[in-house]
Amino acid sequence: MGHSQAEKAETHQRIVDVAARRFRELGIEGISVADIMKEAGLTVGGFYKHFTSRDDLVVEALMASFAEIEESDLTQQPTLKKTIQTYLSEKHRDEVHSGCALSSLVNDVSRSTDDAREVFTQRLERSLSHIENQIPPEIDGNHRAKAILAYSACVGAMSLSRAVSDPKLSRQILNTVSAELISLFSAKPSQGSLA
Amino acid sequence: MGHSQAEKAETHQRIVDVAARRFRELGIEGISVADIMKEAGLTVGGFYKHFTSRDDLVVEALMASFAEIEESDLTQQPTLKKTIQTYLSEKHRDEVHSGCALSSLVNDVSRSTDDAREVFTQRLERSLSHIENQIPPEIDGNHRAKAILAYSACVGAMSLSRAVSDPKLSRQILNTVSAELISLFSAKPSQGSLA
DNA sequence: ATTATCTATAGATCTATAGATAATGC
DNA sequence: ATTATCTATAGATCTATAGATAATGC
Repeated sequence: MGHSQAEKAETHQRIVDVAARRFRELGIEGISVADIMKEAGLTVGGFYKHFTSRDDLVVEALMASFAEIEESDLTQQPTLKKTIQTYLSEKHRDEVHSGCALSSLVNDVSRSTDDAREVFTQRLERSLSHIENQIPPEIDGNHRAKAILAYSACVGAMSLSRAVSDPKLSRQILNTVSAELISLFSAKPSQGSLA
Repeated sequence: MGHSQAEKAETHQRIVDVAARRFRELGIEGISVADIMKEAGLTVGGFYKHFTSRDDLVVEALMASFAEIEESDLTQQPTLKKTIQTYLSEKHRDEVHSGCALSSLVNDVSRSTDDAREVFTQRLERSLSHIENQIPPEIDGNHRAKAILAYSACVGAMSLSRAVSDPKLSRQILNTVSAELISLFSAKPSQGSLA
C-alpha cells in the first residue's frame, strides 16, 4: 500500500488498459468498475482517486484504444489494399479486445456522453484522412467521399461479421467487402458516372 | 387484474413493442424489465408469466423490430436509389426507436445470446436479398457481392452518423455514402476492373 | 504530513420469485 | 378451478464514499 507517484502512474495506465480491452470486448456497460480493478490487481476503493467517475474512465479508455490503433498493424500498412485487407481480416474480427473501437463500440458511443462522442469523432476524422491519403492519385472522383464510403463499409462489414451466427456468412461479408473495395480503388480511369 | 386470454395476447404484444422501441434507442441492456413493464402500463411481477427470461424478451423484441421494418418505408421503396436514400436519411438517423435494428443493435447483438444472433442473421439475409433484387439487371459484376458492399456501407454509415458529435460530419457521412452508392449502381457498362 | 491503496458499506438498481387478488371460463 | 396481474421482497450487483493502513517524500 501507499506506493510512489511513479507507481501510481503505472497503476493508472494499467486500469485504463484493462478497461480499453474489456470495453471493446463486452461493451462500455459490460463490465463493472470493481471487476476492472480486480483485473488490474487492485480493489474497488482506490478507483476514485484515479478517476472522478466511471464516465471519466470510459473517455480515457477510448483514447487509449485509439492510441493503440495508431501504432498497430491496422494503421501501419503500406498500401490502401493492405489496409483494407488487414481491417477486414478474420484476425481483426476475432480479436475484438485489441481491434478498432470505431467498429466494436460505435453503437455504445452513440448512447454515451458528449465527451465520449467527441473523442470518437476526432478519431474517425483521423481514420478518414488516413484512408484518403492512401487512395492512389490516379483514381478520379472525390477522394474524401471515397474514403467515407470505404470506411463506412469497413465499419459496417466488421460489425456485421461479428454479430452474425453463421461463420460462412461472416467470412463472406469480410471477403466480399474487401474485394469490392479493392476493385473500386483499382478501377480503370474510364469508369466515370455522369448521371 | 385477471383479464381474458385475448387481452393477455394484447398485453404481450404491448410489452414486446415497448422493448423493441427502447432496446433500439437505449441498447439491449439499456432499460430494465421493470421500466419496460411500467411503460407498457403494467408492473414487474407479471413479466415472467409472459417470458421465461429477459433474454427471451430480447429475442421477441428483435423479431418485432424486424417485422416492423418489413412493412415500413425502409423496405417499401420502388427503386434501389430510393431504398438507399431512405435508409441513409436524417429521419432514419434521428428516429432510432423505429429504425433498422441491424444498424442500431449490431454491436449489442454480437455480445448477446446465440438465439439473438440467429434472428439477426436471418434478417440480414433477407435485407441482402432485398438489395440484391433491386440492383438493375444492366449492372455487371456479382450482384450478391455488390449487395453485401452496399448494405455494409449503409449499416456503417448510419451507425457512424449517430455516434459522431459533429452534426456537419454526421450529415456528410449520410449524404456522401448515399451519393457514392447510387453512382456505383448507375455506372456505365464500361467500368470493368480486370485487375 | 501526505497519499496510494485497502476494507467495508450505503444506497440504488436489477432479475427473478412468492403469494395475494380479482377476473375468466369450464 | 384457473389464471392474468398485482404487491412485496430476496439476493445479486453496481457506483460511489468513508475511514483505516502503510507507504512516500518534504
